[in-house]
Amino acid sequence: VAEPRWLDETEARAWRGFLAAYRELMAEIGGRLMAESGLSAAEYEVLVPLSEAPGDVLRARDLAVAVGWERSRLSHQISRMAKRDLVVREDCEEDARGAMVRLTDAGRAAITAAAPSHVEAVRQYFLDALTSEEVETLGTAFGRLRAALPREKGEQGQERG
Amino acid sequence: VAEPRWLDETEARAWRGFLAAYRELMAEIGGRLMAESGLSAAEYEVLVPLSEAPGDVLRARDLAVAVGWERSRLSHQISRMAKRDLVVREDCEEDARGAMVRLTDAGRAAITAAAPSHVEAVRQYFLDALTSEEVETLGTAFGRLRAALPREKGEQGQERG
DNA sequence: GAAGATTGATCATTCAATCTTG
DNA sequence: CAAGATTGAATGATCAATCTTC
Repeated sequence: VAEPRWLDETEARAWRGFLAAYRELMAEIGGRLMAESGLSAAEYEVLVPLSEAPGDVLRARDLAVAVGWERSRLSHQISRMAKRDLVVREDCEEDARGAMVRLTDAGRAAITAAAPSHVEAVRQYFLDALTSEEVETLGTAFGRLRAALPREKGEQGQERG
Repeated sequence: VAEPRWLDETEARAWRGFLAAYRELMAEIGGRLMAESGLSAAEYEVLVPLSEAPGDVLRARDLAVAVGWERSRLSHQISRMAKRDLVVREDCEEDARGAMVRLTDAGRAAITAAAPSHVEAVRQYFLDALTSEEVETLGTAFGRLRAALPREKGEQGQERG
């Protein structure tokens, strides 16, 4: 192979800064979430799409897509959250293979209690540190970047090298 | 408490895009790294600062800072990597409490073999998806954001609420 | 046979001690 | 007693079956 093109200073700053910013933000915001609401970041992530879903119910398959996880991880997570009474599993009417995940009253209460201070933390550590131009740019850039990523399933159009 | 200021569409797009971009990028780039080099993302992260250190050695404490991990996590990781012969532990001359972590020849070979295609993947999925203005902006914005985060240790200047 | 989902084993990370030295 | 580091237990995530239904 030919000598690779290493990252220059600006490129390295963007890439390493992105990785470090994620790590440090999650530590700060996730720690705050746990301290103030008793919810882990994973629990919060699951509760959000459920609380936004019509009827407070989603199919496990769709919930997995919403949070961007694999089926297996979601299943384990749901089991733990069901034990904590945040969600319940139900049968799926339309498709007997499927499983529905429903927000409980306790789950609704938990996300309702957690959301304000969590949003506040996202403002304080993420949005308030950025200019409005930067917020705009991040949305645009990450949207384009994600659209360019190869789809993980059922795609044959990916060339190597 | 007063009604919180929820995120508007642009703000939510930036925040959720940031989270999703990290998740999807790590899945793609990390999976590629493992497939092509047999190294996990964590192993790669540890090997980089070691390979850049003078003499291929770092104190565990400094290595922990370099990768942004807690001591405990690094210690477990080093144990696993020592078992794979990528690094070795050594005594610290200056301070008998300390431990040194040294890159082995096999570790040097592993990072040397892995780096080119990894950098290529970072280019393909991250840098090439962004304009040069966006790369510049990301570096600046994340740098400022990280500087504004509360330091985790030995700081008393943090107010609550 | 493929999609949806779950389970158990393995591996990784976190958390609370513990130990040694400064 | 604080700093540096390690350990073991508990929690969380990944991977390879497995099971059921389409």
